[in-house]
Amino acid sequence: MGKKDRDISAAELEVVAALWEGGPMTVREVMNTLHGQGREIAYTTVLTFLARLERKGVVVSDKDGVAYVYRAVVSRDKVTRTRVKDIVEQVFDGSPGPLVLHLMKNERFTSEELAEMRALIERLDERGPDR
Amino acid sequence: MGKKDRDISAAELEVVAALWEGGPMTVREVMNTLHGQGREIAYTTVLTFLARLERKGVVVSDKDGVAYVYRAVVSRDKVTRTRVKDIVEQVFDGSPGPLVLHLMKNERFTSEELAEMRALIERLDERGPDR
DNA sequence: ATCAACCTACGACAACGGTCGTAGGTCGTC
DNA sequence: GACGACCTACGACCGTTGTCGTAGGTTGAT
Repeated sequence: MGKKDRDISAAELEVVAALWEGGPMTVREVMNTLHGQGREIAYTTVLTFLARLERKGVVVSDKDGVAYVYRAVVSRDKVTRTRVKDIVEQVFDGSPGPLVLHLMKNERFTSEELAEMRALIERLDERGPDR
Repeated sequence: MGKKDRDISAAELEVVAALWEGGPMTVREVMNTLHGQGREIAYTTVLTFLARLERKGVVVSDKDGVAYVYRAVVSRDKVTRTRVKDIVEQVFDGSPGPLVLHLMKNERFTSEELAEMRALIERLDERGPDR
């Protein structure tokens, strides 16, 4: 294994995200979830994505009566980490510091988020920059 | 205009990054730059990417004697912002706060970076969370 | 029995992405 | 004036992505 979850495409990600959110679901349920999010997509398209995701080892399916129920087996957090790592590689030359600074300079945060950031910085500071 | 720079592919990004780094260059110079980074790539492949980037409006070329010199016309910062925005949409549901927290929890930073973060948080705090 | 409503399987297809090869010019040097 | 070293133009190829359509099986209700 290694870069198995890296090649989840954008559209496939929407599908597996529905499973992360709503738990194991049939094709139709996934489709309805996406429709509820304003995402127009045909039944068979969802089916195709789920099949491809299964081939990639991202989801598994169990037959329940007539239909298959799909379940994510790769965690959202794992995929998130891979995605973030990729972008850090691509546009920040591999070091995450500049990305954090970039975000702080360009984005807005709630005071709760700011408080948490401050707390995290304190802890990181105590522990020291390395290791 | 709008999402013009969004569709720079990963491999194309390497090429335009060479131009951001080293300034205007010929195809051969770009190729040599990439080779210097350990990136094996054929001359014509670089040529293809530059042609595609030009079609996308990311670079322009001027004939200088025998060869064309390519120059980036979309700034690194612009592309960076778009990329970051995309990933925030895709895996953090559109809000940048969780991404910052994610990075702080999962990554290491130099003390310079930490200092700058602290300074930025102070300023954001004073200004308040909203615009 | 038959009909509508489901379900899966399979395949199609166009656009994009990554990668070159080849053909055909130009130009400095022997 | 032929050769090697460049340069561009053009097109090819194969895998992936996004998007379905159609064919064919099950099943509950009429």
